[in-house]
Amino acid sequence: MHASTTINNCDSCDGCKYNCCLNTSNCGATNIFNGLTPVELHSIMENKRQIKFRAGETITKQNTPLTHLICIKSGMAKVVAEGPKGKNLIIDIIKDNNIFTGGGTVIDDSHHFTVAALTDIECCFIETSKIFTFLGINSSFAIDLMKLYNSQHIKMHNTLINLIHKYMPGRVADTLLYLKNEIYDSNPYQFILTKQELADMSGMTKESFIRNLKDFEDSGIINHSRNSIHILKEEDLIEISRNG
Amino acid sequence: MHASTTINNCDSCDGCKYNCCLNTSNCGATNIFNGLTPVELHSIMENKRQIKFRAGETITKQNTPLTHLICIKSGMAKVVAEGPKGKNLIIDIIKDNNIFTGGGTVIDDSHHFTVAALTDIECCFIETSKIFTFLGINSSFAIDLMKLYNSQHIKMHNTLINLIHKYMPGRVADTLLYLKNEIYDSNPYQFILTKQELADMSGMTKESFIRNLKDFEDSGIINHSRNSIHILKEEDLIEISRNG
DNA sequence: CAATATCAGATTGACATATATCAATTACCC
DNA sequence: GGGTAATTGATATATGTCAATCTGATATTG
Repeated sequence: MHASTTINNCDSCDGCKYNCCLNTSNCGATNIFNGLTPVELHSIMENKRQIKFRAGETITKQNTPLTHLICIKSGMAKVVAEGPKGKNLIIDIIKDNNIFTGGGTVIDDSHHFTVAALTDIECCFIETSKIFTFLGINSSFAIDLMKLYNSQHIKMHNTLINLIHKYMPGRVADTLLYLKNEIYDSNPYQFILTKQELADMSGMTKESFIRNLKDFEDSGIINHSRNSIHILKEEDLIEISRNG
Repeated sequence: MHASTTINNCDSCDGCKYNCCLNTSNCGATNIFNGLTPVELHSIMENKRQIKFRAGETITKQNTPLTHLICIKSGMAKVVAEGPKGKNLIIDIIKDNNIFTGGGTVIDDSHHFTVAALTDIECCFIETSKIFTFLGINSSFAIDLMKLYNSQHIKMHNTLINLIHKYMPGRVADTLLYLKNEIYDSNPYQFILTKQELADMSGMTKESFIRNLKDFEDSGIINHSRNSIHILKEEDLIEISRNG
């Protein structure tokens, strides 16, 4: 069903089978699997699939049926809203130990984005139908899932609102700060994304993104090279982000 | 606490007390109160407040604490994301029999938008703390609430993505079709919104909105006057919306 | 009751700015 | 050394801004 390179149901070992999903979290929300009883957990996990993708592969494609929830065990992926005429908007980067749900899981069973691997990825596919079974039985599980949806909603919503309300410098500043704070957690940081992808995160063309980077460099706010960014005046960048 | 004109706890009559909220729905999701037992329903509704607002009044203000869920009994309101520098983006219009929740209710207890009355409005304020009480007890209620969140999320998400991906003519087409199909359900339709508000729904200035309207009029796609729109070639408008 | 004043919103035009597009180079990695 | 991504410059397009005028609703006056 999905472009997969390896299917590896490590059935021999319960630890291996559950651990990766039990370690996942997202946006500060509790791990949704914590509220499950051992029996429920086993039922949900027993036929999950552990799948490897190579960098560049599509993990889920926009508008296809949403049948599985995805836990990322290792690697990094981009969440893309594909527009008409080939415009791509990257609305999120997901990493190790993130859970990804479409957002409309309960309602329309349809992927609203394409998720594509940026690095080689190991992840688990868990059937949403299994999950629904326990929503009606275990309400603390239902609440945790609701919290996960809520936090993903808020995060994405803020991203989109920022993209709409801000001019290019503000959007570039947001992208640079997001990478530093949320993804790489260091300064300077090396990134694996292309400038085209950074531009897609900022809702502009790569040429415009590069020109804005250059302006920041000329103002002494950052240093940058092909694949690294050094934020020199973070306060200034935050101010630019704030002013939009 | 909120700018209210009248507080009217019609305590004498249970029908009056519950009916308006029991009739609410949203985006096709089930009414969340249907899954409650009579006792639970009574507990949630017994100290709800029925409040009237006049056209123009602010019902909830962005960034204030989110403590209540709002059911609209009669009237129409706009949901606005306020940006820096006075830019306003109207992301939704809510009407009679709609439930409005912030979206981040479970997580950060904070209003992410301003809601303002477009007409005189009668609505109910229901404490979210009351609602949470029953999430852990009644899982069918929890599922219904999750569905409501999901459908609101998807709707808003599609709106924002459209705003980002499309050029002005596509956005204007979306607004005209949305008003016809979702709000007024007639063609031609009379609207109470100003051109500024229509522009705020389309993510552009009023001047740009008017110029686009005129282009549509010149192409014979619509007729319009001060406060009415007649869509003459709906297929063309849909095509413009689709092409972005 | 008609004539007029008033005011907010609607419209138009000229212009400024933000952003995209296209066509070269140039730099870097295998 | 060949290919992909990065960069730069020149230009086109999309959209916003500002100022002026127009329109229609309501209020005011005689």
